[in-house]
Amino acid sequence: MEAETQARFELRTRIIKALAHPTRLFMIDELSRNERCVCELTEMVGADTSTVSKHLAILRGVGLVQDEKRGVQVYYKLRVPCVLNFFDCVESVIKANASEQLRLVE
Amino acid sequence: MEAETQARFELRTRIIKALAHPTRLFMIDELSRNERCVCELTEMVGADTSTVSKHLAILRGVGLVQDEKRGVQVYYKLRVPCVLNFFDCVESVIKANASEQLRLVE
DNA sequence: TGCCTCCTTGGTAATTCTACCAAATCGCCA
DNA sequence: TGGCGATTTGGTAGAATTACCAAGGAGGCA
Repeated sequence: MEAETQARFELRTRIIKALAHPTRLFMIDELSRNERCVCELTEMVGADTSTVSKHLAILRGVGLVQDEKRGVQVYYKLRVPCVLNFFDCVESVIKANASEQLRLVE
Repeated sequence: MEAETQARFELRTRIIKALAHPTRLFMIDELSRNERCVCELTEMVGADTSTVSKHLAILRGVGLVQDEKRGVQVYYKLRVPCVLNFFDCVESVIKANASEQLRLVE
């Protein structure tokens, strides 16, 4: 694989990796409906604040979400709605797999 | 986060994680154009055969690709074309980030 | 100013991922 | 049958990821 090709796929990988965690996926799903402050997300996720903050930093780092400080709180919102289409695709893979497994059993 | 919600996002994460590696991304891109045997992919990627085989096993494990043995070779092909749309989305994130950085510099 | 809440950053132990080498398996053909 | 090339599987060292606790700002308010 050429160096430039390698670099291009590494760039893409960085963004995909940022998505590759249940908590981060959940937060993106939530942020697609409403902007939320860290404390709200922390409450919903049910993990340590520092953990949630670090997950958000990862999403922010690759440009998937945007933050905005308002007073003492920090609000996050989704910056790239098109990732939602992808979730539909992922969902279709899951369904296809399930159907296939069912077919094999019957 | 409820247990069921957690489970749903973990299921999605498994598929996204399978995508989260430059070599696997490269192979999916290649397989979207042509089916390929392991030896061809190994040649293109430029890694050990066992490494490539393991990457393919990961993609196969989540149902993203399909394998078919023909004689002594094993051919792989993409099972879920919709992931390609996602790459466009990822690309748009990269472009948006680059534009933003440019804006900040100017 | 002093304090309280919200959030981020450091540090660390445990888990997971990855690449390569070795060894096993499989199909083909002399 | 024996050998050969293609592929997978086992094993392992090194790198990366993740969760939590502690500590460090930052903003608002008495």
